[in-house]
Formats: sequence, C-alpha cells, structure tokens
Amino acid sequence: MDEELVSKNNCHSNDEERVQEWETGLPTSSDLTPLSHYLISPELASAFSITAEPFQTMLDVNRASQNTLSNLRKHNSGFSSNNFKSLSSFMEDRCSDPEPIVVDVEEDDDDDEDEDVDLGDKRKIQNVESIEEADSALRMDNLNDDCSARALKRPRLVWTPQLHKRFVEVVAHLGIDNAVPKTIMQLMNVEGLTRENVASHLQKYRLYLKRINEGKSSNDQLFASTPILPSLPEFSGNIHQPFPPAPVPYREPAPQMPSGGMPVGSYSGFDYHPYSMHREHQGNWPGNRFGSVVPHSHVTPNDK
DNA sequence: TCACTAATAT
DNA sequence: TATATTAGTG
Repeated sequence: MDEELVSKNNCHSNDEERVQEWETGLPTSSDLTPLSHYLISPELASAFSITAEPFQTMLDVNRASQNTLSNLRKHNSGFSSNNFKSLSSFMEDRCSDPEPIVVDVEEDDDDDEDEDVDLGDKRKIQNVESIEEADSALRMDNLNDDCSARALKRPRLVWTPQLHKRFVEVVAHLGIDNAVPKTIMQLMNVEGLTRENVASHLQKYRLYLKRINEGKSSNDQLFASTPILPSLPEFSGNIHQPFPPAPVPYREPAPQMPSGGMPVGSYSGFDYHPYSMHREHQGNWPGNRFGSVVPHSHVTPNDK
C-alpha cells in the first residue's frame, strides 16, 4: 500500500515537472498569432463556403477569458494556484500588448509608440471596434480596468485628402466665419466623424490659412493638395444656399481583404480604419462619387 | 449645459 | 507632426 502511495506521489511530482516543462515551452504572447489574424485566405474561405466568425475584439477575448477563469475558480477542478498565476500573467501580457491597434505586416524596426497609427503602406490597422460597439460596450459593467478602456478607445482619425477636401468644401461653403466645428461636422456628413475631430482639424486649418495669408509658405502636403477655396475671412460663404450633395454619409468602401486584413462579415465602415481609403480608392470625392456607400438616413451619429 | 477656441498632451 | 484632449470662456 505504501509502495503504491510512493509511486503515486512520484507520479504526481513527475506530472508536475512535466507540466512545468510544458509551461516553459509555451510561446509567449508575442509569439502567438494575433487573434485578428485569419488563418485562411478569403479566397479559400469563399471557395469552401466558410463564414468568418464574428470578429473578436480584445474586450471579447478578455471577457471570455475572465469567464473561463471564474468558472474554473468556481469549480476548483484541480486547477492549482500556479496555473492561475500563469494564466493571469498571460492575460496581463495580452492586455499590455500594443498589438491590437496596429499590426505590422512586415518587420517593425523602431516604432515604439504603441497607439500611433502609421499610414505607411506596410501597415494594416486591424481590430478597432466600431464606434457604436465601443459606445455600447462602454456602458457595460465590469469595464473599468485600463485594459478594457484601452481596447475601447476610439481610433485615431486620419484626415485623408478626400476627407480634407470635403472639409475644405464645407468650410468654403460656410465661409470661414460661419465655419464652426458642429456645422462643419453636420455638413460633411461623414459617419463617425465627431465635433472634436473637426474642431481639431479646423484649428490646424486656420493656422494654415493664417500662414498663407501672411505670405508664408506651408509644406503641409495635405493642405497643399487641396486648392484654397474661398475660405478666407473676407469670404462670407453661401450659407443660405444648400450645400452640394452629401446625400449619404461617407463610409469606407468594402474592404479589399489584403493579406491579414479584416473579415468581410465584421466590417462596418468604421471598424478598423475610420476614413482612410486604400490608396487605389483615393481621389473619388465627393458627391455621387463616394464609391460603395451604404445609404443612410441620418446626418451624423453625433447629432445632439 | 453646450459649443467654441487656444493651449497642451499624446 | 498629426490628432486628441483639456481648460477657459461665452
């Protein structure tokens, strides 16, 4: 009987060693394939009628993980505290991992600004939730920790030439005096665009105009790419005339699914990059040349 | 309370 | 440098 016990104990310690061995051999979070990465190409998926799972955000994943952990705790089914520790630290690693916002398709040299969005061709923005999802999620309980807050952070707006052109047209229409963030935002009719976005851009635009008026040059490529419409102070705008067509809010055209891109099913215009278009789509602004725009009746989600 | 703007932070 | 956020103000 004792022998049996000893052998059992040995067996147990062997098991523990093996578990430890196994644990040390586990990949770190940075070694793992990002959750946002799809293992099969869209062509393959389509060929075999495979529908993509609903897109999982860090929030979803963390919530699921927390559920799993609490279930395990509840049932206490042979899950040692060490195991918990490992899992918890893994979770923390995932949480502090800057990867969710921007994923490098190619090797990343020196970029350490974890939330900066680089528009370089080599980068693809992958898993930022839609504004609606983020906002509703914000109302959910249990989301007060930094990790969740970070996952929900509204993506940084990139003012593409198209978007800026639209902006300039609206400002020109209003006249610089009447061009205030809220009005601009409404006339621009861009889904997801906030007053804050516009205010910030307007601030920069005014500085640009000031420079130009003072006869100074500006090497701002974005602003230089758009002709200066009559948006100077002496121009009061055509505010009483209807602004030319923004029949529907602008939304990002359907994704082209580049390698490592987003699943078709999860895309909703704002999901992974608010406005910037793929390069080949640029230059199709505005009016009825929105491209594949989803009709929409409201003006903007930010109407108050 | 809301919106605007300038200043400041990231 | 571009954009977001904050603080002061009307």
